[in-house]
Amino acid sequence: MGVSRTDLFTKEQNGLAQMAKVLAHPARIAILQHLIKTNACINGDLVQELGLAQATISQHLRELKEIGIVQGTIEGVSMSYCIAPEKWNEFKRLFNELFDQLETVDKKNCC
Amino acid sequence: MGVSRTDLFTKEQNGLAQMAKVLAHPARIAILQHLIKTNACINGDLVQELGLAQATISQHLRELKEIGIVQGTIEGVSMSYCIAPEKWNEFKRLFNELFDQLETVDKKNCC
DNA sequence: CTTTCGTATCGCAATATTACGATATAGTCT
DNA sequence: AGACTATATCGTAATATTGCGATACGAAAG
Repeated sequence: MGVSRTDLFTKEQNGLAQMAKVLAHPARIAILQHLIKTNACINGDLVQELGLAQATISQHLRELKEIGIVQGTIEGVSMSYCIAPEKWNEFKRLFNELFDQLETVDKKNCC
Repeated sequence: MGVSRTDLFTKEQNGLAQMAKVLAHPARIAILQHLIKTNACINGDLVQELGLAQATISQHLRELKEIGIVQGTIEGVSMSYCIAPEKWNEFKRLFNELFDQLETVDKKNCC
């Protein structure tokens, strides 16, 4: 017990939940926003910017990279991380799809 | 050690992360979608619909209610849960705000 | 070749989440 | 009142997440 019953749900539901999970930490939100603002930056910057340890930042970056919303390339000495635009748009599209489900029904006879 | 350092981040970042966390489980996605589809339904329905135990569903509903995206009223014998439209729109707005941050910058000189 | 710098990974401790049986609570029916 | 039904809460086991020091790794500099 304690393990998520992913088998009970649709691929779409599991996928959305997985995406949401990546966004479900303020450090990762902050990392994404910083990447957007400065467009491509190195890990070192982030350690300065956020107050977390280098190991922790690296771990968050790995999670962001694993789901594909962030990509990293070797930039000379250090790493250069940035938003992966296609994946970003996919996130955007899927969340909009979820949030628009209510609009289309648009019932006011709520409790 | 193990506890999220919410103190390091802005109110907005923590808020978004909190919202994402609620969406970060397929059961809760499924519950929201079911609530939208049938507009107001009882807990019992959900136990049939999803394959989870009654206690588990109730727990997920509580989390959804706690953040305010779902509201429940006593409907005769049972409970009637439904989407809280204002909060739903707030979610929608804040996620869009996040996802639109890239668009406005719109740089292609990515790594 | 050794040192240095930037980043990734390991290992662990603290905490959080998930699931569910058991039980409590509250309303309805007979 | 007693039985029944629907939902909430408690307690607990299994697992996942978070944070970080220590350490490994790899590229450039001396």
